[in-house]
This record gives sequence, structure tokens and C-alpha cells, in this order.
Amino acid sequence: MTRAERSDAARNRAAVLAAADELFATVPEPARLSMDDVAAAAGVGKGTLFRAFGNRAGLLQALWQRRYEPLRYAIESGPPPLGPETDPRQRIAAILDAILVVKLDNRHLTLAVEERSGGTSLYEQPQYQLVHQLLCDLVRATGGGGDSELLAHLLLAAVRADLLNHLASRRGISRRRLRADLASAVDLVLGSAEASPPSD
Amino acid sequence: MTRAERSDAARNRAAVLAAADELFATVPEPARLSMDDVAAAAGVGKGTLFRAFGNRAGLLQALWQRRYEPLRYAIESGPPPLGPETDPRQRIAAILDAILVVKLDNRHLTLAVEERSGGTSLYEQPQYQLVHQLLCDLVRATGGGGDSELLAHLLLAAVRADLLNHLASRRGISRRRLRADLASAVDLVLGSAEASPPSD
DNA sequence: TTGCGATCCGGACTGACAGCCCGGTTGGCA
DNA sequence: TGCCAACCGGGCTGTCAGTCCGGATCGCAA
Repeated sequence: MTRAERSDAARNRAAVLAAADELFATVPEPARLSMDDVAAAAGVGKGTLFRAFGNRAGLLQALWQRRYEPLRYAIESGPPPLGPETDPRQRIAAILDAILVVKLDNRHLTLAVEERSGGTSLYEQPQYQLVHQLLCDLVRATGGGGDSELLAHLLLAAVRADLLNHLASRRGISRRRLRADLASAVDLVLGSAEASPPSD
Repeated sequence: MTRAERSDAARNRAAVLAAADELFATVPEPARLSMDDVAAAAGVGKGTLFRAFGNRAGLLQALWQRRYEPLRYAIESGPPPLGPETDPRQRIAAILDAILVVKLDNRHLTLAVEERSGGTSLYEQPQYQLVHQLLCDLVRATGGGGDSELLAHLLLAAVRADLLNHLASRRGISRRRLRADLASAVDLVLGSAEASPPSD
């Protein structure tokens, strides 16, 4: 019997999302961004924030979901190369490339989302498990050797937020280079065919 | 002009290391192990603990170093298959397998060590950078395609503490299976030759 | 053995932060 | 317009890393 959200609640929820989005895009160190900061920036009390999102992880999930949603949709039911009607090997490459791009575009946010917090590791997040499951199936469909579960984890390890952040921010490696290197690494892991450079 | 450590300081340092070792081996959730806990278990004041190790990361580093030291030595100047006189491809496999084993044997400790804390990511730790550099060189020596830097990161991602913990503790995958899967994954990444099962 | 200063000890203290609580307010249906 | 459930806000609590400083201790020198 979940009643509809009251209008003020909806307004505040939106305000928090907007403010948090802005903040995470701005601040240099997402881990140092406190819930008080977010509440203050949204012009809302802390109680309101926690009522709306449960806890820090809940807020981060909500933020991330908004960013990730289009990609998720494209993967689940869009046209090639992301959609289901693609050759598994190319689909894997396309998916990882797309994830790479989204994460680079939302570096701080993803960093915060993947931060281990409260005993919940990245690998327990439903988001992760969904993609992992899909990659498992796809890897198996390519018929290469090796355990598909571990391989899927390895592929996803290539786009972990902290690694990307290190390579991009710390080491200053360009997005173009990252995408190319990722593509060739994926080809290697999947038992190299020819490498196809990204188009977008 | 670093003066020698006073005897009581050395004694306390040892007591802290022993107690912390014991605790990290015992507790279920290393992140919940506070410095107060460690100090109390060691029968020492918190000030003493921080004087000796600087901060939490310092203590964890010291603990990890003791565990990792033998392996580091074996890699740097031991006999094959870990030592320098080994064929690069086999050496990579041997090193990763050894790291896997050490980390599994010290699961909670490694989990705590690799925990991102205070803006210092895994990739900035000198420990990591050392192994990464070595793997880079070895990967390059195998002459396969792909960017050696990224490949070395990927290889090390296969033995990240949180992944291992998830596979071993959460999913209940056996050590034997993990070692075998890791070995075949490494072979894949390095442009598969034949897989050789671990001996130890 | 005794004196003495540098070093070290310890636990109270601070600051930061996630999450809870509850008296007061407000939205929206009757 | 009245009523009450839902919601607001910010003060409060508990936890934890790291600091501080008065007092204890070590170990050298005489």
C-alpha cells in the first residue's frame, strides 16, 4: 500500500538530486562530500535527505541510476552494437566501451558509488550483478576458453572507477587512448580477432 | 639523525603488531576494527599506537609488509618460477598465483589494506606500483599485443582483495578452483599457450 | 648509584560525519 | 474549513581517526 509521494516531498527529492549532481560534478574529492553539504546545498534539512534516500548509498545509487539509465536501456533493448541483436564479441566490446565513457563522464560520482561502504562491496550491488550476468552469458557465447564468471569480472575490472580515475586523472591518459587500449585488451581476453576502433 | 628506538617503544610496537595481526585474522569485518580496539587488545594507549605507526594506513602497511616480505624477496631474487631467471610468461603466472595465495591466506588484512582511505587509492601505494612496474616489463617481454600498462593493471585486478573475498567468502569458490581459473585467465590475456596447473 | 633530559606513554579531547528523533508544519482529502 | 497523516528540519547520538599534554620512563653520563 505505498501511497503516492506528497508534492513537497517530490519537490525536495528533486532539489536534492539536482544539488547533489552539481556537487559531485564539482568537488575534487567525492569521499569528502558529506550529507550535510548536500542537504545544505539543496536548501533542505538533513532529515529530509535521509527520509528520501535512506542513506548515503541510496542517494548515490539514485544519482548513478539517472546517469546509467539510457545505457542500460540501450543494452537491454536498443539497436546494435549495444542491443541484443549483436554478435556477442562485438557486443561485449561495445558495452565495455560505453561503460567506460559513462564512467569517465561521471568520474567523481562513480568513484563515490563504487566506494566500499558499510560492508557492501561493489560485487554485491545489483547494478554490478546485472551487467556481470549479462557479460557472463556473452562470454560463454563467444565460446572461448576459461571460466566465464571470472572473465566477466576481469572485463568489468577494466572499467572500475578507481582504475579509470587513476589512469585519467592521475596519469593524465586521454579518453581516446583509454578507449583504444580497452578495446585491444578486450580483444585479447576474448581470444583476439581483429581490433575495431571505436566510432563515436 | 634518526635516533634508535627506545626499548619500551620497541616492545609496544611489537605488542601492537602481534595484537593487530591476531585481530585482523579473527574479526569478520575488518573495516569495523577500530584503532581503539587494536590499542586495547595490545594493552597500549591509543597515543602509543599512533606514535608508532602514524595512522591506520601505516599500521596496515606494516602488517601487510610482514606477510608479503617473503614473496617479495622470492620474486626479486629467488629461484624459478618466481625469480628473475624465469621465462616471462611463466613468471607472470607464478607471481599472480603466489599473490593470490598470500591474499587468500590473509583475506581480512588485505581487504583492509586495499580499502580506499583518505584519498589514497590502491594505485598510488608504492607496493602496488612496484609489482605493476615489474608486470609491465614482463608483459612487454612476452611481446603480445595491447598496452602493457593497462594489461598489467588488469592482471592485478584479478587478484584484488575485494574480488577474491567476494569469490571465496561470498560465493564459496574453492582455492583450488580460483587458482586454476586465474591461471587460465592469465594464459588468455597473455595470448594463450598451454595452461599449466599449479603445483603447490 | 644517582641525576637529568629526551623520549615515550596513555587516555581524555576534538572534529567530522552518518544516521536517528521528535516537536512543529503542511499538503490534500472530506 | 477542518483534520490528520505525511513530511520537515536541525539538533542529538554514537562512532571513530587522529591530537594533545601532563606525567612516567629510559638510558646515558658522571
